[in-house]
Formats: sequence, structure tokens, C-alpha cells
Amino acid sequence: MSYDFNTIEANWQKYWAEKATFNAENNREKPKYYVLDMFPYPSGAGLHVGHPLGYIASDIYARYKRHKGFNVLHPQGYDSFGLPAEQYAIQTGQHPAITTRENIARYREQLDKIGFSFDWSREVKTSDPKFYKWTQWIFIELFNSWYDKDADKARVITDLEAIFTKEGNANVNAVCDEDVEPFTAEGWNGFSSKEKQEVLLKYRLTYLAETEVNWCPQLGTVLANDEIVNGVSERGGYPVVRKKMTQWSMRISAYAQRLLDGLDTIDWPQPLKDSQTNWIGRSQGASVTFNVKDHEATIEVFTTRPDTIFGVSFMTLAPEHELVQKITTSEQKEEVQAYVEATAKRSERERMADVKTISGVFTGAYAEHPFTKEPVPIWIGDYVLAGYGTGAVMAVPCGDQRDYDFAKYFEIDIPNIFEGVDISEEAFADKENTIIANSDFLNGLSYKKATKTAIFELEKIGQGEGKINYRLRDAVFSRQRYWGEPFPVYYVDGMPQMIDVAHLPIALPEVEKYLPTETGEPPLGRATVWAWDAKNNKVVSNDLIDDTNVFPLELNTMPGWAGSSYYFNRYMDPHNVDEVFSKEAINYWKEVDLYIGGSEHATGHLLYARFWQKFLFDRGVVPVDEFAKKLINQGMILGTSAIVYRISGSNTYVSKGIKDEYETEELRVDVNMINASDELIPEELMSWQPQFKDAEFILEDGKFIVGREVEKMSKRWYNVVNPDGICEQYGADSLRLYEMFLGPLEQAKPWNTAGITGVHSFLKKLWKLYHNGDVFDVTDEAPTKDSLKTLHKTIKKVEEDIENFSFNTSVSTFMIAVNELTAQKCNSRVILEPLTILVSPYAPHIAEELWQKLGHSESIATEAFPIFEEKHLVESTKQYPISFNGKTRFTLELSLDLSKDEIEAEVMGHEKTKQQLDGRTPKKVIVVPGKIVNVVG
RNA sequence: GCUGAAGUGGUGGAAUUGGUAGACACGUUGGACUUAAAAUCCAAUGGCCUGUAAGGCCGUGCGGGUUCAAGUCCCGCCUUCAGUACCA
Repeated sequence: MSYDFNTIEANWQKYWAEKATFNAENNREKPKYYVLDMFPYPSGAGLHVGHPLGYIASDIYARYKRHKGFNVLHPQGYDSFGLPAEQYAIQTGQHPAITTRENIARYREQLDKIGFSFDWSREVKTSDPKFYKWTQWIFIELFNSWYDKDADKARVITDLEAIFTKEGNANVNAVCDEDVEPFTAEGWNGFSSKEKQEVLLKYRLTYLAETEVNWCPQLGTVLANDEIVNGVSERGGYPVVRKKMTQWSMRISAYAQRLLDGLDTIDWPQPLKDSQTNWIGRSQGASVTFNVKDHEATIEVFTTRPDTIFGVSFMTLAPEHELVQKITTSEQKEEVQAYVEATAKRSERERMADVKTISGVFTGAYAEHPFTKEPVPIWIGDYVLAGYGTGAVMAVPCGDQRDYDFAKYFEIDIPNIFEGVDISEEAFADKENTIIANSDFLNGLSYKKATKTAIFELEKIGQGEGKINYRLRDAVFSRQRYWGEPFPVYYVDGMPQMIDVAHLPIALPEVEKYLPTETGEPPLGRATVWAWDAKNNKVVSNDLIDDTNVFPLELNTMPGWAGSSYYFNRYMDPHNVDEVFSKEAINYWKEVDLYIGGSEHATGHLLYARFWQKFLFDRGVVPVDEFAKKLINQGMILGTSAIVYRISGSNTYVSKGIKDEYETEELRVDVNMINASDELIPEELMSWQPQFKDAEFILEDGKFIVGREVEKMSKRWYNVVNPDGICEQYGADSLRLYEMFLGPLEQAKPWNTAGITGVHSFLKKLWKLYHNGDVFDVTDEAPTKDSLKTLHKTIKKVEEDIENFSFNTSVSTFMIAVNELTAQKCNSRVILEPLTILVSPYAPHIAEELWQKLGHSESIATEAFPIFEEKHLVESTKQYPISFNGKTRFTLELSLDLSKDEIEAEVMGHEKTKQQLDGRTPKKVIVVPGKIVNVVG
């Protein structure tokens, strides 16, 4: 019987499932290790070969860690709320739950075929009410919390109420809305219940706020920035307007600094850390308050250069700034109005596109310089963004290129406040070489000293203070969608009320259509049974709303990132109905040790998850404040599209090598028809699609060759390759090895099915090594020295490679080992058993089969082996210093435990060494296993 | 513009982190076995020079430098990809 991978793989997959081989226990005997993949969104298209890449890598590591003696948690689940299922529902009327269930079944089937060691007993689905009960619970916890800046952590809201009752809010140092008014204890106690709720809402970690959104009236929905193209919706091309809506927001800004600091404590890729750092966007400087002349108003600005305060010659407000209408003089009214309207019409994308055009309008109003008391003209300009800082800047044209350009364009003064610097052509922005001049008390100071002094003086006159500004904004948490977690919220007199945990989950109601309502409410506005009976604590028909016992429920749903922000913790105790997870479970597993997933989640999921983890940590729910110790971003697998060349205006196709003799156009064809030498059999193409039925072909050397192009794997380019097909044809072990063999895990790399024959024949050779014809053939004889050398070389390299996540090179190492052992005709058990263990994380099915044939009754998959623990057979590698010619030395690194004499004999017996040493007195000879590298001397 | 990563044969990619560049695999060429194909096995395969071999020269994006020794380190460029963008 030759290597029958189909039967072997089916058998072992069945065995693993039946014996629940990979179910993790909360076992305290062994050290724990938690390996996690980013769970997939189950899309209708199923998996292509790019998807399992990270799962294969994490699976190899998980299996390796089991061999190392760890108790491994390696779960999988589904991020099953999301837009595609909802869109499909809108088109077909099919309930998203049905679509989702079907897609999950298909995903599971595909995943099972690859032989992952997932603990499926812990599967979670974010769209499962048993799961989202806890998403709702965390939302409530956030609602019931505020951020105490003094303690630098989140605290329960009842603490805050207690403080208010006792002393008002004068001493409260909290992260909150800008517009909280000061009040005393008497004031607080005098507030009505509703007034109290309104105040508290400004402090809660999740709060309701008016937020500007992109509203598309025709589609009746809110669009994300990237769903808008040229000011109209991407889908349908309808106009989009900025609209204020009341939405739930998450006060992630409270955690900006801790999210930044935490990055130093985790082993994540530098590029990913950098993009989170940029996203949080910390900048240090000062806020400065300018009084507006002739108005009871002030303009607050943020600047990173308070040292340049005497260089201010104008101010610029964002066109959306709230003061614009108030301070504009009547002469300028018309022009300002026109500019504001023009800006409002332009999409953000448009504004970004032409950053070079300078535009702006003078408001006619003046501010007063805090020190010189000189008038400073106030302009508006769209280079100032409403969403960053305060939406206003103090313009220092001599020190900032944008201010400089603006001033030049509108012929505003450009006072020079730098010593010995020419600013006739451009601004001078070099902080390091700055010496301030023409600046009163700042004259002669460097950037650092001037900054300090300026802040000190500003604080003295009460018109500014040192400040750290973050780009990170609070995250909008409401979506006008159906297929998401419902909020556990109902409204009494317009104020949000949380439903008690005991009555969760609040399940999604049924609706007859998944579109927004005609009046612009979210799809849940169509539900007829969607009101909260606060007396009997249950969801009841809307008809019963009486505003004394029965109230309307929230109509928005949560965004996609809600469920994915804590799911990794839920795996630790997924079936718990009383708690999100038990203390025992969370204290045992603590955090993810290795997390593998795509880098596209850098500023989304991975930031929000860190935020929630820190919040849960503050509230004592989890024991650590970073959820993933180590993270690896796997690179994307790209498709290699196949291109045929059609002679223009005909149905004749010409082979690639001779296409330049004709006028041709390119067509992409199914990549699965192409063989390893880029050859296409014309008959296959003719039967592929009707348009090729009568095609004619011009061949070169009797072959039809296609062009290749590397691009994203997509149905559109006919370059999608399915893992199931590969598993059937070559086996899951071949697929696993090949995905790893393609290249470094972190790198993007093209898929080309043709190359899989290399790893496939490795597996066949491995099989043959243990078999003589159909007979299993392994001896108990002692192995030769060469075979031992091969083994130890392999052990060393493979272990190093796994620890470094260089899975690609270890596959090569296996191939070399098998080739060498085959050449040595080695079928000694002493070598083959450890080799099987080494291979098993990569190709688990064949390893299990061989392990069983070697006479072991237990599965190889969960056993710990000392070869991964220590080099117990022979000390595998060692550096040996050798004296030579009395005084010179060289080091030798060999894979065998040789004596000094043996090494010298080996080295001196080496032809090449002899040659290299001939007639020379070497200082050093560098030798690595089996070969001489270099001689110096 | 800024930040980050990377440029090595026909292709994917190795290189013990300063030590024989091109491991391993694909592809290609030749051979063995076959009536034939598939499968399998063997050999060759960076470029150039020499009829062959022996041998030599050139070779890791480009130009310099450090070193006995540079794909690897330093300086200056070029190119590609990814993220981000009027961030005050």
C-alpha cells in the first residue's frame, strides 16, 4: 500500500474528533499556553488557500507546545455578525441567521479537512445570544463606569454619585464631556432624577452624544468614510450629507496614554505598534486661550510650539467652528457664508485630495494677543480640521509651512521671531536649531527653554497651560443595522436605562424587512415586538408602550468590533451561564500567549480589544491589562492569475511567446486549468465558458502558454484556489507543508499550486523510508554515525525554526533529512521515531499513522517528548575550541558528541581543510556542522 | 510628505546574523524505466571566457567606505510594497 493520504487523513480526523483529542482542560499540573487565531467572519464564498495560512502556523506552534509539555488552549470560533449576511438578507429576504448558519457549516467542513488541532468544544459565535449576552453585559459595565484620572483607572459610577452627593464635582478629576458645569453637593442633591442622569451621562465610559455622520437619505443609512466616493455613495451613487445623530460612543480617549504605554510591555510587530502609536497620535504642547475683541468669546487653540507665541500674526478657524457665525462681521457675512457652504458640500476625501489649493476667508473679527494685546485677525480656512484639537489654530507663518503659505497667499504679515534665519522663501520649522528673537521675555532662548517659559507665563495670566493632545477620538458605537448585537437599553423620558443582567440576553427581534424604516429609523424600528416591560422584565409588543411600565427599546445595534473585543477571554470558559467566565478559568489561562492574524486589524480590532481589556482589568474582571503577549501578523497569500491573449476582434488566442506579433487584448482565465509550466490545454479552456467554445489557438512549439500576474486572490480574477481541492488531490499534510514552505510567515507571497509537488513527494519519500514495498519496515539496529548526525542536525534546526516562527526553512530541513536518510538506507527506529515527532506538528496525519505503526497506542498529537525538552540522545551541538600548531585556535561546531581527538581527526581528515591549511598558519578556522567554512591566517 | 518593511538566479525563497552566496523547492534540459504516457529515479542548471575539462573572471538595486573577510555593518542615492496623511 503506497502513501494513501486520503484514507489516512480521514481516519485520523475521525479519531481526533471522537476522542476529543484536543479538548483543553483547566489543568494545573502543566504550564498553560494559549494559542489563538483571529476568528473568521464566515463569508458565503468559503475559504481559499490564503485563509488557513495563519491557522496552519498557529496549529504547528500549538502542536509543538503540546510536545513540549504544555497544556495548550487552541480554540476557534466565528465573528458572525456582519454586513454581508445583512445585505444578502436585504436582497433575498433570507434571515441573516440562516445565511450565517449555512456559511459556518461550510467553513467548519473546510477547516476540518485541514486537520487543525482546535478545541471545538469551546467554539464561540458572536451572533449567538448565549455569547452576546456577555457583550451586552460588558456594555452595561462600561455604562456603569467613569474614568478617574487621579487613580488613573475606571471606577464604578456609584462612587462618583457618592462624591457628588458629598462634595459636588469641584474635586473630581475625570475624563468627561467638555461641557460639564460645576456644581456643589447642594446643587447635585437639588437636581431632579433626569438632571442627575444627564450629568452622569457626561462621565460614563459609554455615553450618548450628538455625532456627525455621513447620512445617505436615499439608502436610509449611515455610511463609513470609505463607502463614499466623490461625495456620493459608492453603492447607487446617491448624495451624502453630514448629519448629526444621537449615537452611543465609547470613551476610548480616556485610555489613550495607557494604550500607548502598554505597547512597551507586549511583543507585537514594530510596524503594528507604530501604526497604533500614530493612530493614538500623542502630541505635547500647550493650549492657549485668545480673547475675541468686541465679543464675549474666547478661542482656545492647541499648539506644539508655544515658544513661537510672539510670531502669531493671524488665527484660523475650521469653517465648521461654532464661533464662526457669532464673530463674523456684517461686511464679511456673505463671503464667509458662501465659503462655509462650499466646504460643507465637499467630502472629506475631496478636501484631502487637493491639499495644495489655498483657500480661506477673513471673518472681519480680531482676537487679542495674550501678551502684546495686539489685534490678531481671525480667518477661516479648510486647512484647519474641525475634528482635530480645538478646530482652531494660532498661525505662526514664520514657523509653520502651511501658515506661511496661507499668509503669503492672502498677504498677511510674516513676522520673523528666529535669530539669524532667512524666512523670505519658506518657513523655518527646525526646532533643534531655534533661537527665539523679537519675543519679549523669550528672546535668546532655545526651543525647549522658550516652550517652558511661555507655558509658565501663560499659566500666570490664566490664558493657557501645558497640554497633551491625542488624535485618538472616542469611538462611535451605534450602527443603524439589523445584524448586530442589540443594546440592553430602553428609554424612560428620553434617558437611557440599562436592563438588569438577570434578564439578558436581549435577543434580536424579528423584522419583516432588513432595511431602515421610511422615517429613517434603523431596521429595528420595523420590529413590532420591541418594547421593554420594566415591571415584568421582558420584551413585549410595541403596542403596550405606556411610558409608565412599558418603554421603547434602543433601535441601533452594536458595531462589528463589539464581540471581537473580548472573545479571547470567553474561550476560557465558554459555556458559563452565570458569569462571562469564572475567576478560576481566567486566573488559570490569564491571557493569550500567541495571537496570529492579519495586520489590517491594527487600528481597529486590536486597539478596541486592548481598550476593553484595560477596562475589564480596572474593574477587576481580568487579571492582566494586555490580552495578548505576543502577536504575529501573517502575510497575505496572493493569487497568480493566468492571462490569455486574444487577437483583437477575433476569437483566436495566441500563445504568450508570440503574442507581440499580433494586436491582442488580455483576458483572465481560471488559474486551475494551468499546469506547472504555464501551459493551458486548449480543450479545457473551450469547455470552461461558452465564449471559448469555438475558440481557435495559435500555439508555440506545440504548446499554448499563458501569461501570469500576481494580484489579490479574488473571484473576479479567476485566480482563487480552494483548499478542499488541494486536500483531495495532494492531502492536507501536503497543503500544510506547502503553505509553510511558500515563504516567511509574515511576508506576502504568491500562491502557485504547481509547486506543491515538491512537498508532496517529500511525504511520499518519508512514507517510503518506513516501508519496503507495502510492508512496514523499521529495524531496531543501531544507527550509523552519519544517520545520528542527520538526526541531530535536524532536531536542532527544527527546534530553532519553530521558536523563531521560520516554518518555511524547517520544511526544507525535513526534506534534506529524508533525502540523507534514504541515501544512508537508514531504517533504524532510533532515528525514525524522533523524526516522526519532529514532523508531526507540520504533517500530523502521516505522523499519527507512522506513530501507530511504530507500535504506540497513544496519539502522537498530545504527548510530550523529551527531544523537545532537552537534547537527551546526544548533546547535539557544541562549540569546540581546538589548539593548532601550538598557539593558534579554531572552533568547531559539530552535531555529534565527539571527543577532542575525534574532532581533530575529523577536521584533519577533511580534504578541503587540508587544502585550506596547506602552507599557512591560521589564526582561526570556522567550522559548522559537516563543513569547513573559512580559514583565516 | 511622514512612518515602516523590503530589493539575492527563469520563479518562490535559503544563508549558522560578519565567514565557501544561491540551501530546499518549482521550472527547464538530458538520461534511466516504459509500446507510450503518468508516476518514479539519476544528472546538469547564476552569468561570462576557454573546443572540452582543469581553470579563470564577474556576480546579492546603484555609488562610496570599514574589514583578512560584507547579501549582512556605516554613509549617500534609486526603486517597490504597506500604513498614514493639511495633526497645528
